[in-house]
Amino acid sequence: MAHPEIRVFNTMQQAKVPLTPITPGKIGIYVCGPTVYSFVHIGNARTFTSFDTIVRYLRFRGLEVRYVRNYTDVDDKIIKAAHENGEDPIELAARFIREFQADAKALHLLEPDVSPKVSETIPEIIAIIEKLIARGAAYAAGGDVYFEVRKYPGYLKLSKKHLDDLVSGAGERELVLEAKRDPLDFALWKAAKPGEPSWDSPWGKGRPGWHIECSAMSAKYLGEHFDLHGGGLDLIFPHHENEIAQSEAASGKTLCNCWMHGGFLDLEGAKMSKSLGNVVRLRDALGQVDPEALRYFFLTTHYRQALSFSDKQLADAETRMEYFYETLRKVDERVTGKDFGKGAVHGEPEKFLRELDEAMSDDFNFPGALGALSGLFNEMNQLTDKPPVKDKALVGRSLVALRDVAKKASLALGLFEDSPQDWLLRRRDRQVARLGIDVKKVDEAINARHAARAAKNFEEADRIRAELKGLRVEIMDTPAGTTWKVTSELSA
RNA sequence: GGCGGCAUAGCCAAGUGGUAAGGCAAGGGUCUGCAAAACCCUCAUUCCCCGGUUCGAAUCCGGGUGCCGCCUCCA
Repeated sequence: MAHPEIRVFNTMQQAKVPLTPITPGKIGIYVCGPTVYSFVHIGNARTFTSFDTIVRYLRFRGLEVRYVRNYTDVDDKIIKAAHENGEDPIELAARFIREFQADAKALHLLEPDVSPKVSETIPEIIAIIEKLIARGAAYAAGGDVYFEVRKYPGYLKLSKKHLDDLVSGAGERELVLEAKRDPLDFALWKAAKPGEPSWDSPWGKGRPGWHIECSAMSAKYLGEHFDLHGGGLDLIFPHHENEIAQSEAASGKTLCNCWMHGGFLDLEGAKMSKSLGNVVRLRDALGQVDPEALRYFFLTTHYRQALSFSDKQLADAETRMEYFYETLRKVDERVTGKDFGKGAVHGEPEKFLRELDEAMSDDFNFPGALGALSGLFNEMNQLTDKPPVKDKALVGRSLVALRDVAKKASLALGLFEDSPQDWLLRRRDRQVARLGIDVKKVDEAINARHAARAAKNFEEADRIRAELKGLRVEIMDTPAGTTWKVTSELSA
């Protein structure tokens, strides 16, 4: 299958550019991971899901992707949080790394190929800082080391800001630090204070500043020049700007070919952030909604666009996932263990994959890809319920082909990773638990209704149906017997 | 103040010059003893407003209005 060219929006150029791997067939991507001082929130989850999907799609395209996502486990906020509850900072960080991994697993995020930690990259960090000092880009001052912003000509090329605006716009910010030559210079290395984690260095005991760790870790695992670098919008300045300055001043090379930034997840119209306190933890969300429904919800909006967290849209997402899984279940039932022989198939199953591919190749158009899924699943349902052709073998072959396409789409998007049966039952269990439905009573009622129907007592059968409906239980008579589901909470 | 983004149906959301994808909701129909599910049909002469360019604009240009973000820790 001939694929369309992949084009990616590059923040540096503020335009979509063709993705041309530095090494043909391979992609190195670095995504700024969490600072592990507490549980991640659903805004973090959205960004990580976006890049997770991007990595999956690139692999779907046959590219060999090396995916690096770090843990920032040495940081002011970690130290502060640790002091507040009398915990060792490194241990607190390790604890929240484990929590993050549990959340990531629950959300079906891919394990990155490398997940480096700052605490395990100290020698490399020191080496870069030494190099920067040797090159005259940085200077040591009383146990601290600072990057000298005005000596690096490319500073602010990513964020399109201007040095003088930064100074005048600084407001109440404490820009002036005696040791700095310029208020805008930023710390590469901070002299140790009592009670802080610290490491020996040529400048005495201390720890890395924010930013430098990413320069060191990306260079260590992807080299000094790699393909893609991702993170949330808010990292453009200062984090990525400073990363570029450090890395490029040290190596003399372009850090990465393309800078990608994910949009925010808003909560009631306002940006969600830990510092504002208006956060929904990923863990709590996962307790309420199916992980793939959450993922589907994330994918309903383009990754660079703002997304508003909404219960209504989340419920829609789950409804939609139910449709997908119900369809897959039906198709599996029809097709599993059967041989339909070889030959032609109805329609053009690959068309939907091509549509998905076209959408995703154009700067990872998630909603466009979801649109392709609609056609695919509609076709599957048509063939199972209202086949437009009589030839049963032909229908069977077509369903197999469509299911194959769905599997490939699943690989590219990270959806439908469960078995349909499991997913549907798990969803029902979750709803049953939430609503406190008595499953035994439901079964008894269904049996009673069955008896009434057998006796053609439809009045009684309908009464039972209505009674269950009042409990948000919907009865479904199928050729295979009577099953039931919980009705949607919003439409109930 | 500097920089950037967004405004498309009741709701969500693609689409960046060629005559408005998709989803949810809603209404009608097929199927069903009745339902559910599924399928079919309907649902924006119009894309925040005002000008302009063009044979042609939701898409480009100019000017407004509104919302949001970054410039300070933040995905």
